[in-house]
Amino acid sequence: MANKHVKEMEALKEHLGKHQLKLTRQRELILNAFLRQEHITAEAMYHQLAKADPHLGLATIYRTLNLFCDAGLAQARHFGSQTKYDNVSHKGHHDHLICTGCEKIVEFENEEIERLQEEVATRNGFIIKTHRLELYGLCSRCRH
Amino acid sequence: MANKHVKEMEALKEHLGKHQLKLTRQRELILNAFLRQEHITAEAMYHQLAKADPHLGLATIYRTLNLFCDAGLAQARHFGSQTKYDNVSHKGHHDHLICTGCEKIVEFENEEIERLQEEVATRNGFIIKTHRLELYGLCSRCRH
DNA sequence: TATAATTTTGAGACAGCTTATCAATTTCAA
DNA sequence: TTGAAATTGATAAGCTGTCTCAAAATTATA
Repeated sequence: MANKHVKEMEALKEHLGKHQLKLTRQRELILNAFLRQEHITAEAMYHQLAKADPHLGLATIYRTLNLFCDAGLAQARHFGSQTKYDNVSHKGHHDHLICTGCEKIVEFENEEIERLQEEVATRNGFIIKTHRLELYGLCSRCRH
Repeated sequence: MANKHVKEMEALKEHLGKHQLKLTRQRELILNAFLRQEHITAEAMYHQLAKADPHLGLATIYRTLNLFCDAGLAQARHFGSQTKYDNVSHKGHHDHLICTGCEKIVEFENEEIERLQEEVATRNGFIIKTHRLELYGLCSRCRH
């Protein structure tokens, strides 16, 4: 259980080493908690970790999640007014299907859509760096 | 000039009528200003309208733009921490190409992408209500 | 291992954007 | 014209996220 996220831990250590940053108890704690989720907000993580460490500050959570983004382990996504951090350490790019009924989020990837996006960009003289595609609707359960 | 947005005005009036809302001088003023733009923030509109009516409050702008969204005349889009309101009264759905260099926004629509989105949704048991697709990159000018 | 330089943390202040509050004003149906 | 109901303007408050800074933790060095 404690050794489950070795690879990501190594990736984090590598990033820390390259940037004169330090490995702290909090960063380890937050990394392990983060890797157990798919999409989570800083606030949610704050409450979740309150049991493990009641003095862990919200600012530290934000700082650390942003650090994970820099290290390529996480990716921030803005859903409405909230920012959710995705675990992208072990998977490639993906887009989202979001149920407006139960808030469920389904990930997907579609090569063909990606290709068409490139085509549109090229036609307009753009070079894409990133993109975001979110489909909002009702999942099969919420439809009834 | 004053009569240019008759159709949208009618649409607004219809919405107001259906919901026991009233047509005010401010709503007319804001509608006319709004229809002259493609994408605008409440703050920008506030400054823009300060000349026409120095006492027009920012809260009224927000309230009114949200009203336009309810009426189907506008659509709110979150770009980073800002919310931009799009004029969607006279055009169909469209997506965005956004230059991260100069903030330029280019609209586009692509039937094929839309179709593939439906396909993905169906495969996952979803029924799409709305979606958002934003491509971030550099435009031809900013690339040099 | 002890030391010192450097980074990190926690707590709360602060900032940016948006909504809520509420008395005064305006609209509109009768 | 009148009066109930909605709207406005000003500002307080809320929310999310970042900044500040003294105290604590980490890491390189001796």
